[in-house]
Amino acid sequence: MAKKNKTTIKDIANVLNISAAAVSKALHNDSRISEKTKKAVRQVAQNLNYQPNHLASALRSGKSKLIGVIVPKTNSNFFSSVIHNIEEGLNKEGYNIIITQSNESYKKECANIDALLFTQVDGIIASMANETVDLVHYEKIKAAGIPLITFDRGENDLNVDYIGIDDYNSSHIIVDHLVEQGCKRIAHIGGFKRTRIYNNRIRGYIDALKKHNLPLDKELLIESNLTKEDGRSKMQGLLNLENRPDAVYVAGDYAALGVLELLKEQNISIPDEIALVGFGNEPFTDMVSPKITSVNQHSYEIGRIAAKTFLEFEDKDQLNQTLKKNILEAELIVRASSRRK
Amino acid sequence: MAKKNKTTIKDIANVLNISAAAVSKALHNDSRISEKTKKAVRQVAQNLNYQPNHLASALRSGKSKLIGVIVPKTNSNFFSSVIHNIEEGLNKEGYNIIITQSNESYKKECANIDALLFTQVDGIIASMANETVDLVHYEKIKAAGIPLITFDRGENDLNVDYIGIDDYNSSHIIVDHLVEQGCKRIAHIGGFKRTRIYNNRIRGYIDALKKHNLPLDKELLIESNLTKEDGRSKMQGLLNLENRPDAVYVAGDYAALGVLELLKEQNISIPDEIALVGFGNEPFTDMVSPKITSVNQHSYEIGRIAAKTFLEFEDKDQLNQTLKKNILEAELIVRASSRRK
DNA sequence: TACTTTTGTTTAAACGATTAAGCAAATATA
DNA sequence: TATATTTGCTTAATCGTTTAAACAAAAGTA
Repeated sequence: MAKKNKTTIKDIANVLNISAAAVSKALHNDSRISEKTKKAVRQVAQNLNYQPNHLASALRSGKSKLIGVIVPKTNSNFFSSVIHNIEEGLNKEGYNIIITQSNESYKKECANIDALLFTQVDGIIASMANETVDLVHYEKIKAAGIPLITFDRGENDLNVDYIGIDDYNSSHIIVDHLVEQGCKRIAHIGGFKRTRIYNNRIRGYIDALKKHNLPLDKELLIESNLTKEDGRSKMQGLLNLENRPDAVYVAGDYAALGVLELLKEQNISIPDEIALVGFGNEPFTDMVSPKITSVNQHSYEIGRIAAKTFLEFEDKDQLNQTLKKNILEAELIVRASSRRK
Repeated sequence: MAKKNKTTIKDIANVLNISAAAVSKALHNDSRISEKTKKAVRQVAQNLNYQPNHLASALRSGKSKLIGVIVPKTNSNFFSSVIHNIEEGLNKEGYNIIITQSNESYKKECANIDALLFTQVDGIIASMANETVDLVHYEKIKAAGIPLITFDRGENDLNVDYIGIDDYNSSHIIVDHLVEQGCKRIAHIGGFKRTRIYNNRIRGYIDALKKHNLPLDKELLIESNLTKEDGRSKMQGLLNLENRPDAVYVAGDYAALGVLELLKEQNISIPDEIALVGFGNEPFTDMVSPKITSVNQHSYEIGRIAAKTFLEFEDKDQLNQTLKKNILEAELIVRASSRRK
């Protein structure tokens, strides 16, 4: 079998002895084409199994109807759910999405952006890698004149739309909850300070302690890459303190899992000796024992709003992006790991 | 800021007072273009920040350099890892991939195929949804004249390349292991019989029992959709039997997790009362307690081979797809949930 | 010197669809 | 009846790139 040569509007035109332009218009339901011709064209198109050549129309119109999505990783429930909802919002309007993962690597993120721009995507929706500090590659997107929308992990300096939960306030909700459970020495294993969302969680943690008149103990505030392994080792550090914490708020569920494992191995009772709160509401928080209290990040809403935000840009013919933040209220899912009462 | 008008080869040609064709050839390092001109063109291209218009070259050459990937879901470690390795193999050759997820839905899978064909992908690498039984939508891909490569969940009837592990033999390895641990009544919570891989696992289970002279008890062979919830409920069914099993081999890790939870809730000791084996080696199998014995599906190799298989087709100008199976040996990762000795 | 080959470029067509402009025929209006 | 408008189509240009064919100039060969 030789590689297929597909039917084009020209083929349809030949069959009906009309011009290709007429076929194109008929297929687009142009008012200046007679019903009779339209019907005939549609019939022949179906018979010949005509599939429009997207590259040609994209070239002509300057719109590829493709949206690039960049996430740190797809094998997290949060990101895969956001993607799903972005897709749903955009498919309806005839857009398809190209998913790429940075694997938390700055270099891969640059490569992804290059690849997406090369593919002539009409816009990019991105959440930044942990490694990412400088933004020149993101500036490329703005220079290309297509909309850039960030979510979860963004940067104010980019001056583009951002959708995410209120990380600062999330910390307040968590600390409020732990205080209510009777905790007095609350540790925080946080993410990298330079990443905006983790920085906000840290600030929230500090301010919430203040609010409750709890002293801020520098020993209890720890920076981590939030992997499971690092969660373990940072928790071990906390256990080595003379004055151990009675609660740990971990800024990521994977790290919280490492903490859980270590505490169980050392027969430290959760939540009575040490209460535990994670972040992200990954499915496994509900699978381990005890189940881990965590924060729901509203992946559904984030995906939906990201898609909507992009579509709003497409309606305008001026691209004038500014910093617009769409902050959602996070929801604390209280489970056994922190429920003392 | 108005939407950007990008530099084209024409712009470069104008600057240098040569033809666009010469620019194109210079950029492609054509032997008939002088070194002097090439150098000048490259310089100007850089100065003007020239980015080739992929749509135009794709239209002209008939190759989009885009590969579609269809997976049931991305939030499984197996699929996300396969995708990662497909990407790695194809990026090297200048291809980008479009990831789509079917969410195990037949309808979504059809929509995905339509979208990918519409986008003029040069090939499709797919793993089928659980719901999928008929194959007309996959025949569309073959009709479009582009290569189709299947992995993990394929169908012989499609007569295309397939890459996956040896499911039949995996069951043998698992049953061998359980027998060696002293288990005598081994239950199997399997997937849907109509899905090839699950069917193979069931056949392997039956034949392995025979090999060890163990009777096949119909009550111990159960069909499931392999979600965590269904794992629980099917396990409850097994516990209700007069003559309970002393081992359960579950064809999916999520369902195995449900089983684990239920057994723990009912204070049934694992592995002494009931040994447990899962399938897929999802990260959480190593996170729960006791850790779940599972099967590593070699996502790395599967992705790598899938990419390689596609690239081989691109070298030929005849597309002559036949059923070619690339079967990998699975690896059993023995953990606490089945280690009695 | 006269011819052939090589080199370096240009011209023009093509990929498939879209669309502004043009035009003839049919219909409506005065 | 004469003119204006509407209808239904065609022509031709266009999107940005690639590439076969053409061609002039330079270099090589006899």
